[in-house]
Amino acid sequence: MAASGDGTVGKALEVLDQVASYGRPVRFSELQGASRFPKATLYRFVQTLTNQGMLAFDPDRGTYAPGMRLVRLAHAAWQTASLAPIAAGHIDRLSADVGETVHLAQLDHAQVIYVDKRNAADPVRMYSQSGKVGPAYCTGVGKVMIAYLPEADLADALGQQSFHRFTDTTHTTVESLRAELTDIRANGYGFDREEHEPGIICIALPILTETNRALGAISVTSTTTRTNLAGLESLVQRIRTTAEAIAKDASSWHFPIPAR
Amino acid sequence: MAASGDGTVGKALEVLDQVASYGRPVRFSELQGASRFPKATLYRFVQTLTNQGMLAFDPDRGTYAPGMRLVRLAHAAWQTASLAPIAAGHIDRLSADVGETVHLAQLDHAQVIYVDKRNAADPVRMYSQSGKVGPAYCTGVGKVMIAYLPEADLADALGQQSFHRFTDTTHTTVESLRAELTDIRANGYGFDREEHEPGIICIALPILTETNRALGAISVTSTTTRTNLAGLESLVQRIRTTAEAIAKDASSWHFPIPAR
DNA sequence: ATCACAAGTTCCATTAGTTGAAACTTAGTT
DNA sequence: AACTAAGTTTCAACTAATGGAACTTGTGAT
Repeated sequence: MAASGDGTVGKALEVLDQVASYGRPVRFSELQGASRFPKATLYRFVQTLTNQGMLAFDPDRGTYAPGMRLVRLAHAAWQTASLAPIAAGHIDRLSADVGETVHLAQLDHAQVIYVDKRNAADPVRMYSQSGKVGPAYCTGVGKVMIAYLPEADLADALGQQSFHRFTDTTHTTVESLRAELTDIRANGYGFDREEHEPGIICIALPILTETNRALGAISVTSTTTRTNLAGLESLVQRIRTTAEAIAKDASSWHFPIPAR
Repeated sequence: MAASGDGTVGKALEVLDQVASYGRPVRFSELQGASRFPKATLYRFVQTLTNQGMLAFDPDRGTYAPGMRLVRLAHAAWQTASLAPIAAGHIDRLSADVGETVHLAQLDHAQVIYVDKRNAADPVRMYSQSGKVGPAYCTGVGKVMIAYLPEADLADALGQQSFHRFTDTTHTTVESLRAELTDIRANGYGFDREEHEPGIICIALPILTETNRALGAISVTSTTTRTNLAGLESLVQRIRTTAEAIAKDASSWHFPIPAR
């Protein structure tokens, strides 16, 4: 895998990911305890990353956290490499029309990244959702995106899924998931059948290029108390309109297609 | 300086910044033309960064753009290293009370990063603002933050300002800026006197720790058609309440670290 | 088709940067 | 003061980065 076959830079980024994974500021000794790198080596990486603004050191508490330079860089990533700016107007309208929560997602390696969101009910705190990651194997957007991967990349992505059983409809094997992916390719859309959280269902459609590569996906999410799968399925045409509009705008834009 | 005195990792991050700076997907040859690195070296950096998901390569167009991994990492930075989650409720209330646009900003090296925003008038497309950078020498938030830097860091930060003259009130010398910083420390707040954009004024207050380090800053922005500096100054007590509340929450955000 | 030129990719001997065990310094505790 | 854990520096051995040059691929003109 990508994991640090990339020399010094790869190793440093591995450390960066490790710090980010805690979700809170961490001490050097905590990192050291969980790291494959020896003390001095890890220390130098942390120093370098801190110098570079990729990590922030809190001298009062002696802790490290992801740095502000990442926020600056991510802003650039957003504007040039994500579908969010292109899709914004389209998902505004979709959310208003269907009166439900709309998600816009893209794939990063084998993970789902939620790139934008519209919540019909209460005003959204955008920054709390943007960049959030989720599993591909048990989310609507995840499944429709990996369904359109070339076989080599798909096999790779499937190998990286954890198949943790969140509910009793969660896929727990590659085989059952593969079977659903075949259905998704046939229909052009997929569901989340309470696979991640009980009571939460969604319908998702891929945003496809002319060559049928999935640039991303959009989903309409609801609850079992408000509707059911058939109810969501009745929205397919409306959602497809949005997905195709985004795809069209994306192709006329000079939009980079994500690797793997 | 931080500029690639940090070995291979620093150089790779320099390339990453370069790609981000274009604000659009770029070809390898464009990068090469503007880079201090020889072709083969630059090529390897771009390869490595792409492998790592820090850059995304578009095979159809042969272009590179910042990658989605940055968005994932930035989300972590946001939650753990930015004031946004702590400040969210406070700036909601401040914006509602004063009926003007409120900014929350932090320093990254010598630059201002806007971390959150509340716009009273029309709903904001958050992602277009979060992570946006601005100059420190001619913004309210920038000046109040650098005013509280230790002398060594301040000298460093001042050296990095471009002092571009945006309007005729823009500071164009270190001396005039230093004079205002002295005032800011005396008053505990500062203004933007149409220094960045004509007609746009603001009042800014630092968010200070017990040891008088600026964690960030908040500002209330308005226009010369709606109010004036005296009008903004009348809000100082209200804004200070918010700044102090954020500072208090930030300090009580105690991370119980000592891992055994 | 063929050629010419630019863009992109690989090679490999040289050189520079990385490595990590160990020694050392600092901060906190008994 | 004595002890312990956390954090920092050192340096010889070694591994990985470097970049000039050669090579391959893509594009467009004749």
